[in-house]
Amino acid sequence: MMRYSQTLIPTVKEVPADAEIISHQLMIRAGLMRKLASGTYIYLPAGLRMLQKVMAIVREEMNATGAQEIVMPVVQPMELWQRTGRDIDYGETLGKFTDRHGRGNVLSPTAEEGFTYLAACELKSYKQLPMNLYQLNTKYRDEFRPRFGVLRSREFMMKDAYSFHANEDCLHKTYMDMYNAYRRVFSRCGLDYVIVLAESGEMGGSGSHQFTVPCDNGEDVIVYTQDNQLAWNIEKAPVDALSKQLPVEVGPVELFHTPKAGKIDDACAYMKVKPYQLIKTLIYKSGEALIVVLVRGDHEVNTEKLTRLMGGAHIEMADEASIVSLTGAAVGFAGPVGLCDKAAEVFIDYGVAAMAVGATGANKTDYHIMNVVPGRDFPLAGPNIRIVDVRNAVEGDTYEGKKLLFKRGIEVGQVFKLGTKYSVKLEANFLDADGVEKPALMGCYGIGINRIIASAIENGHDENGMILPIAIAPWEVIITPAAPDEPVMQAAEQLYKALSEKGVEVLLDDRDLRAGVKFKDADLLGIPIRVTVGKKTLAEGNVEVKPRTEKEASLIPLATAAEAVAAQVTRMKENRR
RNA sequence: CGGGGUGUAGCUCAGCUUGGCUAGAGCGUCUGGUUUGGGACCAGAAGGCCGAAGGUUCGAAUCCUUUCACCCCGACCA
Repeated sequence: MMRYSQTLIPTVKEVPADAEIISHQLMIRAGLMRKLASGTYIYLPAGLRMLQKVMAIVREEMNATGAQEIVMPVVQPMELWQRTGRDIDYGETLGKFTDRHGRGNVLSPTAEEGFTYLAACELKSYKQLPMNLYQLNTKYRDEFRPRFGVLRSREFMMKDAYSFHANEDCLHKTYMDMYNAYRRVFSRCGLDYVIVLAESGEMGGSGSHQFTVPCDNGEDVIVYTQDNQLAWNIEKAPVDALSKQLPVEVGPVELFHTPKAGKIDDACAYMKVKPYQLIKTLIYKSGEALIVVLVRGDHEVNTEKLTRLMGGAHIEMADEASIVSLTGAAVGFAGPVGLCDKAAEVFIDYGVAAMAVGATGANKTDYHIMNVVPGRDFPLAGPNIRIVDVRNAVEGDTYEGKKLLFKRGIEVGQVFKLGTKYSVKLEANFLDADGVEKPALMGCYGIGINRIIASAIENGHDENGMILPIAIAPWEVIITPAAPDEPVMQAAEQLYKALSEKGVEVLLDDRDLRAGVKFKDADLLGIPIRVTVGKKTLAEGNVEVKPRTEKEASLIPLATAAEAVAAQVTRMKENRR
């Protein structure tokens, strides 16, 4: 039971100046939260109720699969992260501090280490497997650039689960259990979502699906085939090899003076060619090894694909000194001619291999070369040379002959098969039935609780405010007495009591304000059902019921209102809208 | 971390170019009154170290230097 006058729901009329996207604006305007600092938010009563509702749904569905809830400390010893190497891999995004004893600590951005540590301590026999543990806990990431309100924040609430298995079949079964539990969670939260194949990235591992809510403000790009049969995160989306261009008669390689044209567009301007006629040469580094990647000038290297080609090794762009020493030229003038045997690995994108002729860097500062024929002027085969798919899909690409389409989305959950990456490093072993000690196979499964709320708002709002699915709305019903009138207030109170007793979550707007203000706030809050008690209608023994999604209210008798509204709430919950 | 922008009342913003009386508006808040079905009206009031520090000047919200915070674009991203 909640009374508006006793609840901190500080709604605001004006759009906050620092809120760019609609979900962020509405979360502030509806009084769900306030910003404490960049990327950190204080959840107020209404916002907290929404979080709690989502968490309750997640808990139910997780428990239903047999997963067990625990809580992991947010502050974890740095030493644990050093053992898996993720203190390095995570880079600056990993929040750290040193305590008074000089011990390094990590603010957990995810919790593979902690859960695997626990497994290493407690896991002994295959008889304990599978084991699936999860937590609902605050995560911290020192994001370079928090933005979009709660969509990319420093601190957020995540459900993370980690499963342990004796064999691949067992892992796959739990993986599918999680996959299906996630479908139920997102459906129950009233989200429209798509499931895409994803890259397991820095997490390491072999398989992954991402649950994404399509939305123009999303940070993820989804690629799907024209027939809607296949979908990927762009990090994963494969492309067909481009067909080989017909050979053309060209003269020998020609040196071209291109002063200061270290950028694609500048070089093109000098040589009067288009970016797609250019061969872009990028130098990456994996440990000490230098890797050369060739893509067409209008294409982008996909670092996830590159990582996979390197067998999951950590890669980064080479530093300036390495590039200069490899190519003998300033950054921006690298080219494949004469470079291929100097690099540890050369990855040539299909798009480049298909070119008949192109222009590229001359490995000489301020010079490019034209009339470069792949296969003639630089090798397309060799012990360190591979022709591969290493770029991002773009408009116009196909996969298996089907056109690829693109849209943006918000990632709300992801499931991964991790393999033994963490269990090996942290020695989470068990004795198998044959008496042999083996590292546990692992899976991990995350859900962004705050993002569920933001994406529900992105996809459910109008000019008056949020339109929330009943499953996650802060209250199911709001009662709005529309006149400061004793009988009106009494009727509202009576209805409030009756509905609450039926287990309906009701907010009674008992504030001494004009009706218009209350209506605006009820709309802003997106409460699915508004019951208005008015002077005139009450005189006839009626109250008004108006779903947030409808324009018009309907009149029902006060005497049976509690039952009717409770029934409507039940119906809406069943319909998930 | 590179590029750009903004910091003035609780919120949204004007004033700054070209330094000069007591620093403004709308919304919100408080008091009194009139109102009461879609963010009412009238009267009154409170509320500011003009982000911070230094400098120039007779005089700084305004010009200069430094610094901090926040926002946007990029890079990065379970």
